Amino acid sequence: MSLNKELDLDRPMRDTKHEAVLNIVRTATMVSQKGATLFRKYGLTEAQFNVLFALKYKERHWTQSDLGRRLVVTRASITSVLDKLEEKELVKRNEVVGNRRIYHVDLTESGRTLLDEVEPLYRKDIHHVLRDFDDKACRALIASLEQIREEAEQLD
Amino acid sequence: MSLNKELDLDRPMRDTKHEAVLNIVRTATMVSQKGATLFRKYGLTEAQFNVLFALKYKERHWTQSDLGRRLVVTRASITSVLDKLEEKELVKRNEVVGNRRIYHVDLTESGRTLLDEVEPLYRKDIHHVLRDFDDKACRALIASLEQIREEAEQLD
DNA sequence: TAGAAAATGATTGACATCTAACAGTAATTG
DNA sequence: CAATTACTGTTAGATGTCAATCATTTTCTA
Repeated sequence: MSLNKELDLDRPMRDTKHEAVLNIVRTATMVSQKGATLFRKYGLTEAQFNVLFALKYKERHWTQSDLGRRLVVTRASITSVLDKLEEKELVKRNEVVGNRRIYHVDLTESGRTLLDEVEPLYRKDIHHVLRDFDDKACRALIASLEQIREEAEQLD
Repeated sequence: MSLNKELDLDRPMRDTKHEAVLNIVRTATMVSQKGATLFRKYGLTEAQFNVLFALKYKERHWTQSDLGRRLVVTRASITSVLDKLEEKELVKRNEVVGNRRIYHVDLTESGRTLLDEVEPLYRKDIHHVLRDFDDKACRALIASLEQIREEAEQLD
């Protein structure tokens, strides 16, 4: 549905670029919320799932800062997310010999088990959401969004 | 930049649809953050700006629930955002005769003045971010995102 | 039409994330 | 090698979100 209808605006938006930006944000919010609903069934927040997911596919050691960079979250947030995940024994902070500032973070057995359960459902949702988009259409969308990020980067 | 590079992934993603979803979320996050940086210069959060903006363009009375619907935020969130805005005397909750449950929310003079100052800068940023997109390209992007929301709606 | 049930509007409390400031550690540099 | 600078992770305080709850209004029904 168009945003004008969806938001039941008193006047339609006249700024197409503004409308595009709002569409991006609103779509992301919606997709995130749907994800969060799925994750909650397994006792996970979106942030917690993202951490587990990232850890599953890494092929070298990752520190908390690495996680923050990959997930676009501040280090402060990573700390608290990892605290929760460690409470539930889904991940483990491992001390690193030779550098006492950092930890290497890894999935535990049960962390991997839980993720293996949730991930297929997550992927199923994603494929449903984009079922009308073939590979070419996906790539076109991705290219547009990359271009937008490129321009956004220059702000400030 | 592609997400694969941007995230410095150990392995490139092989799931184009997944990549598309991550691109949407990441682009939205980035655009929001850029907005937040601007708003903070004027002592506003993103949520607070959005409320002021919505109130400026309404043409009839809006309750807090109306605001929530338009901004896609829960009523609970609106309460605390309005509390902050009222503290700063940028908006006012007006009691409604005949229905003691609801308030009509309006900009104050200084609320309007502040918004009139910030809004042009906000629009300038948006137009910069989408400067490579002509009207047709914007509409194509919007159409794609609408389609995605349509499918996402069916989840749950 | 009175009374109960359902629906609606807003708030509260628990929790998650952010920014900023901090403490500890490592790297750089003169 | 001492002093400075940069980096990592944590904490504190503010804000925003959701689930549950309270208060009021509307709808239903006997």
